[in-house]
Amino acid sequence: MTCQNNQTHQVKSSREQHYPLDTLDFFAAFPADLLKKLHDSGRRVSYTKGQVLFTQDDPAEWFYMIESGWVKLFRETLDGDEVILDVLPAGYVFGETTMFENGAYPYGAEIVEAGDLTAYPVALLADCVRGNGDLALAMLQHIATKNMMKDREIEHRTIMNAPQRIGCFLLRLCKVKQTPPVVLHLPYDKTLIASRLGMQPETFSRALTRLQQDTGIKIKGATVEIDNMGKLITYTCTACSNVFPCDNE
Amino acid sequence: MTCQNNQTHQVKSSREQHYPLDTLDFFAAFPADLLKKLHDSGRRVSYTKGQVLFTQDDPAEWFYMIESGWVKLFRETLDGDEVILDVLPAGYVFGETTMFENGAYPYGAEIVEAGDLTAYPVALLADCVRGNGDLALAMLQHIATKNMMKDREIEHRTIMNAPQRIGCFLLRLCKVKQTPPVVLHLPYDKTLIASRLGMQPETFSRALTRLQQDTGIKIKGATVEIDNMGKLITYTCTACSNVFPCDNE
DNA sequence: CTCTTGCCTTGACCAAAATCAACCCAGTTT
DNA sequence: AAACTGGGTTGATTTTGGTCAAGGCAAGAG
Repeated sequence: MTCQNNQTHQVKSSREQHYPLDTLDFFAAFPADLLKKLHDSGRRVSYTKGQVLFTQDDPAEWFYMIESGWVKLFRETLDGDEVILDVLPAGYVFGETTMFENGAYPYGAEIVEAGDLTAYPVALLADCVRGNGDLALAMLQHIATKNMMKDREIEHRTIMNAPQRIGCFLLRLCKVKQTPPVVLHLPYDKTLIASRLGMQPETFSRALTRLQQDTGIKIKGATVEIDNMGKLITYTCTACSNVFPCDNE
Repeated sequence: MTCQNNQTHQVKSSREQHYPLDTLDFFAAFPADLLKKLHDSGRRVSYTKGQVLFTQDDPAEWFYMIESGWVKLFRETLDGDEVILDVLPAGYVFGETTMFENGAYPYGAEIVEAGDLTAYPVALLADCVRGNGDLALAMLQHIATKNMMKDREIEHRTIMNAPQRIGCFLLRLCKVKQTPPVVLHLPYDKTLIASRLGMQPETFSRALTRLQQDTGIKIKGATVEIDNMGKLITYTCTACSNVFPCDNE
């Protein structure tokens, strides 16, 4: 939901790819000198599972690029429940819009699969965006895209039931043009997927069983085999205003 | 969730307020000549309840300013269910970010309480934003704020139960500094509020009864009386990562 | 190789919300 | 005044998901 990468696409600019940030459409709009400056100010650090980078409302000094591993963005209610807003893989950035968010993180961030992150100063990015109209426009495009994703997320959490939300999650793991049978494996713990989809682990487990019965997909451990994409799509996307492939990735 | 107005605040700029758009922080950043041009291109039209302005994925030629009445933004799933993203009062705009959303509306819009809207061409706004860095920055601020609202909306729809969502809705109707007893009345039909909060009308009705029992608020028709704000706040905001007043308005 | 641990599943039960149906009630219409 | 209408409530029931408790299973530790 946050920052779209394009690892599978060509970098838009004609410039050769030199920096990790280059893999992002947004940073492809950067002139070479600014990108170098930004890159040089980055600090790459390895993290282990469970480490908390920051919590909601912390003053936002850094934004992060995920080099490897997985990061969850979450909120915690006063009575201790957690809501996961998104779980991000390598190639995504987060915290990059905090200069427009009162300088504080609107969510907490925690490493859910060990990996490396590079931290860049928000202030530097803010200077770049404020000083360069093209960058501001690129960022507008970037945030507007995130916005549409969030609209979709609101829709999902409002009308899709548990099996459908799982089906939608699986479909978004599929590359757009794959011929059946599609085999994929779950990218992180089922408990985490459950929370990402706004349900309890037990509900996830049962809903997954239900999804197998109803759509003929096969699940063994973390491996999923989809023989009949159409059946899965019909089952899940009828409860959504968009239909697969819903231009996610 | 969409466009924050500041009818209750002073317009930020030193310029006298001449145009409806002036009431918005975002448009306060406009230089006088551009604002006049935009204003001159607007078309004000009266609408009756139930009129549909556009539906999701329609090409977006206009954005709208609500002069009076109420407008709902919604999506419709393939099997005919409706999800309301937001219901907006006078002073708000919508469709103003479509130049960054593939030129199409990411939601439908329907008049839910009769009133006047002024339509302005998206292309003109797009030109302004592309040609003026300050406007781009103002729009970034504007979109980022909408983004945070959507994060909150996701949180609400994920962990709050029905009475709490209603409590939250009521609290957001309260001006920040009101001394009890606070009396307010529901701004539009209960059925619509129910849908806005992602629940059925029957559930809304029962949850409202429940909310009265649990927090001591009194409801007669569309009139709500809150004697004990603290009790209502405790009841609803414990299921949220923010606490009233959660800097909404 | 056994023990522990974390993750996942399953069962029994409960709570919340949706559904279906009937009815109420105030404001219009006829 | 009687009938109609739309919005709202209420009751009965079903469905869905949450909760609590127990157990399974595989990977890693000792």
